[in-house]
Amino acid sequence: MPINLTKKQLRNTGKGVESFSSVSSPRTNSSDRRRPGTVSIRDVALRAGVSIATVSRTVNRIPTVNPELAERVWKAIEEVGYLPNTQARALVSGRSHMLGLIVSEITNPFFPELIQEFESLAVAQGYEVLIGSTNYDPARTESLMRRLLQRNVDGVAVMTFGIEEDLVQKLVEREFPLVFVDAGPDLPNIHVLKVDYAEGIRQGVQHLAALGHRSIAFISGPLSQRSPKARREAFLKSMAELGLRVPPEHLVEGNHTMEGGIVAMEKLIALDTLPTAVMCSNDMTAIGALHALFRTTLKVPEDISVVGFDDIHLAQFMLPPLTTVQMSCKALAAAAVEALRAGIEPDHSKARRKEWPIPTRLVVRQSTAFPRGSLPARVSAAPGKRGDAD
Amino acid sequence: MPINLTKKQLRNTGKGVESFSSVSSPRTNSSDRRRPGTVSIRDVALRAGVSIATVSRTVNRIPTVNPELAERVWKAIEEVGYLPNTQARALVSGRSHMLGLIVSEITNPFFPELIQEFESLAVAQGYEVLIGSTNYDPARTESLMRRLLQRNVDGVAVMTFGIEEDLVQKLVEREFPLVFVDAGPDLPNIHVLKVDYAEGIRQGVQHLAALGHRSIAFISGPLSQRSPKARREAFLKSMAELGLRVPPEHLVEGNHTMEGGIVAMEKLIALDTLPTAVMCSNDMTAIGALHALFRTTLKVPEDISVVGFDDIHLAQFMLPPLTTVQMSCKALAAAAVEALRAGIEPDHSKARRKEWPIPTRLVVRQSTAFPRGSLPARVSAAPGKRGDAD
DNA sequence: GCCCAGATGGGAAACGCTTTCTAAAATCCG
DNA sequence: CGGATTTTAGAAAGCGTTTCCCATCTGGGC
Repeated sequence: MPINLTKKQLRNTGKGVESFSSVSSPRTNSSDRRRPGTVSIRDVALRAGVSIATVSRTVNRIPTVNPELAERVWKAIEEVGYLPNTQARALVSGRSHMLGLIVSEITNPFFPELIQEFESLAVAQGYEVLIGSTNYDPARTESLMRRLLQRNVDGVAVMTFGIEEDLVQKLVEREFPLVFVDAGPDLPNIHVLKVDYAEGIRQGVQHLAALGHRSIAFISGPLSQRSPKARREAFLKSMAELGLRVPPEHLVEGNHTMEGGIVAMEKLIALDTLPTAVMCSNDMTAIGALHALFRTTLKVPEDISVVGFDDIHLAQFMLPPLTTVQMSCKALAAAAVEALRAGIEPDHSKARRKEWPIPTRLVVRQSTAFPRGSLPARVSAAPGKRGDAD
Repeated sequence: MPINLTKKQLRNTGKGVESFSSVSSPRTNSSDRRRPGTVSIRDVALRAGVSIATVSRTVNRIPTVNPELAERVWKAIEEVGYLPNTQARALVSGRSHMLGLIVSEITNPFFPELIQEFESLAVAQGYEVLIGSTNYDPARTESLMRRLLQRNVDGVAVMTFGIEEDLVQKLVEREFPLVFVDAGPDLPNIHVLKVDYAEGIRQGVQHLAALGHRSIAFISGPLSQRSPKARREAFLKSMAELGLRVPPEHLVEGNHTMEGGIVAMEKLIALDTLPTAVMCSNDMTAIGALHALFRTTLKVPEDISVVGFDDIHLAQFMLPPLTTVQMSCKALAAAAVEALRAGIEPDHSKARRKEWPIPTRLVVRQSTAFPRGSLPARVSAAPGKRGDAD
């Protein structure tokens, strides 16, 4: 064992390690087929004249190392430019410190905002994030999930809908930490972010009603998915609470994209009884609706009010600035990261919580106003040409 | 060493393993602190009654395995639900099959489009992507780079600007595959995507000039960065070619965000000599400019023409649809992935190329038109109140 | 002076895989 | 039919860490 000997010798030189300071290149180490320039814990150990165990302990700040020794090790680390290899760490510790984040559509501006929040929180906790966009394709979701598992992520936040049940089943058996939005099986280590659609949407409906609107349409998202359905339900419930009728032609299905919003709005415009206000299942839809309206002679908000959902950054820059229901992506991201940590780190404080409420609230901007022909205080009873549909 | 013995025994059971086939749960294996439900190559080997080496060879499709045996192994893999552990693979092979992608701002819609392209190409080649957004902060860039290195990514595409030179230097020593946009050191394994700003921007300027514009302003990006500077240079050059003067007050600096575009446009609006057309360094800036104009009585394109750069998806949905210079993010992503592969996979075909041209071209939509008071065929000499400033 | 704790650091196993080396079986050839 | 050659599969050596266990050293109490 010549290496061993060398090490012993090195150690016995004690403090005389400085004599090696002139050795500038760390690549003069043992191994063969390693990528050149890679520095391993062994190089540090050699340089500092200690064992790799000590280096490891120093790096992980385990208190049983002599401070003096530790300092020598840190110096050596600095000198050789050592970066611990995360893969090896993951292999031995069983934890990769990577989280998966699955979103439905990265090109929908809501998600980059969410991703950014999620990522910065995760990084602050020492996690890396693997991002996947499913584009609403269940097959993609599944292959994505498989890839994430193979990469040994410590947990996955599924910020989308329509995941295969049996895949979940498999993961559940492993007690694999998962986070869903809106709904998920009630099983150990499955956390659910419960978005309070009802509250925000009720605020929206009541805001419109208070302005004098009675005929309010709703452009939904793809109804094959849970969250869009939940949003529509919330709308219908709020309308019913106020005793407002929603004729079926005022419920049109979009697809949460701008194009979908345009098409849906055009359908509404073509109706005989144009609603005086439109609520949309998300902001992109609302933006599409604004565009469709802009191409006609109808003015927003004078002729028709529009309300969005999400409160993406873009919303406030619309013309007019969009009144919308805010679903804080900060809150969403924070809850997701916390929930995953709870599942991953055994002694994490909030480990027992299973459901995480996400509040929503209306943000009033300038895309909503009194319907034409009615004023707020003095309710002029005369219905305009597209007045009260009740 | 009782543990050691146990292991040896397990291994020595050798071929007599078929007797274990009835053991249905894969979690009855040796290890202690492994996450429950994790299946390793050893479980497959036990199940199939072969050595782990054979399983490995089967999985990697190495042709020296007896087809009959291979089939048995595949069956066992299926039965126990084996997924190779990527970390372990990476550790031994030295290649992680992960790529880093650094963008400047994930909330700028151009980048999600780019990310999506990049990711799908990378995945098709068997790579995972780690995404990082720098938000124009060099410190963030550096820590991001460090994180990526620690994760052992096989290469990084830096689709942003302002990376620390000395960090690059360190990587270059390792012959670490890197891709930059516009400019980068001419060193082995550093690839550069050369965007042909000149062509697209010239087309834009000539389009405006052909319509009769003589007074064209330019809203740039942050001039501390290379790419925005390059775009501005290209604009100035194209103007000079046509003999058109650009007064300094017609060159205003934005920051590649919508807010920046609004502020910049407001500066232009406040001028005595309003330009008849504005070119913008990117689409978000142009969108901001449109918004600023919309708040005034000025009409686009009747009173002022606006041209963007990037051709993000949103551009065609603007009101009016935005005339813009297209920089194909498909081309950008494809070149980046190819370049990285060239640096990573020794026998990759295009390994020798160092610079990758990215074409740009004008896409004419409806935000550009004749300047007020001038018509294309019959040039009415009478200048309007904000006519030709030349 | 001796024995026993209590620190503290090193040796070595283990994580799951790839790959080389080696040995056994199968094939060929004279 | 025996020896040489070719398949083919297993054993084992890592990859870069962490961590358990044990050895050494120090100091204190008798």
